[in-house]
Amino acid sequence: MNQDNDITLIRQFNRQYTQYLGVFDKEIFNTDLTWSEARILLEMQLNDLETVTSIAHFLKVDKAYISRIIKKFKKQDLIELVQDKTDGRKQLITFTPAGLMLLETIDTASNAQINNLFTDMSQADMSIILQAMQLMTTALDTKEEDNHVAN
Amino acid sequence: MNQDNDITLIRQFNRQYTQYLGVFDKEIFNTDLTWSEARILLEMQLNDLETVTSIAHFLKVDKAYISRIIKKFKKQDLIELVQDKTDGRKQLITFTPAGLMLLETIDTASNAQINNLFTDMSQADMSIILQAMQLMTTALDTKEEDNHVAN
DNA sequence: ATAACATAGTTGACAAAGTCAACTATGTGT
DNA sequence: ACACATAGTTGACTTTGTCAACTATGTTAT
Repeated sequence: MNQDNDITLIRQFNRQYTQYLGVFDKEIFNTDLTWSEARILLEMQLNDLETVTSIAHFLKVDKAYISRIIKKFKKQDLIELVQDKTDGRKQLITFTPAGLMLLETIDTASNAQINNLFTDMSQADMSIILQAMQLMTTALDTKEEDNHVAN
Repeated sequence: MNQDNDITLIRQFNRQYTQYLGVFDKEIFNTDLTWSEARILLEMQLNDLETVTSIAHFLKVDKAYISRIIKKFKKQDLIELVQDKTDGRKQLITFTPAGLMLLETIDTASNAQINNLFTDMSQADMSIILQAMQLMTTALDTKEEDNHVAN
């Protein structure tokens, strides 16, 4: 993979795809959440993130930011906080029924977004795309591991 | 494309890939530009965007924001502004030599980012990924057109 | 020609997304 | 008990935008 054309294609894809996802996210998450908040809720559920610190670490953002958003979620009754019995510094986060319902709404909207993008795609093309995504996801997982080992 | 597994894979890819690109952008653009500024410069060059309005339209952000960033670029001598002779409302933007040099720096960094991600990938896998990106880029172009027709 | 309207860009006020450093409270190792 | 590390909070700040009102210019219809 050294040809200029390939790099140009990849960069074009990167810009276009992130742009598309970004714009769509804004339109789609018309709950009273901002899209970052939706993202945080989603990652919490998908990766069983139960503490401010683990969320901040996972998303590679500052814990101050997460702390404030969690406070907001708490005020909106989307989550509950209980102090960890074995480590009093930790505030374990769990979803309330309202939080879980909101997650389902986000989930449905996200699926619709994907469907919208790929409806016109043929089976054959879809198969190539899915293979590619599988390959890249695996590659990214590996990079992640590398980084963890390195630090 | 209806299986839950496929959607799950796509969504995982979306989250992971945008996350990766986002984090990398922050690390890589260690010019004195913020990453949005780098993005704006890049899109200006790639798409021959010569006015505040066309940049704002292309990137789907507010023109107030672009106006301020262009003002900053001007102060940094990255661009020059000349009033359009045939339409006095327009301020045509052109790059200065300094601006062009900065663009090359960004360009080199971006290419390095791509290379970093794909170095360990086999030729065969790379071929699948490039095919997929080609397909998706085309699909996204089509969606874009659809939107323009619709509006 | 001129009134009515549209478009390009600027500005002020604000909101949203995120960072940094200092702090409190708790836990761990010696 | 002291030193050190970690979890979370808070205040001040920066970055990344948005919105509405404005000026200046251009276009259209009468």
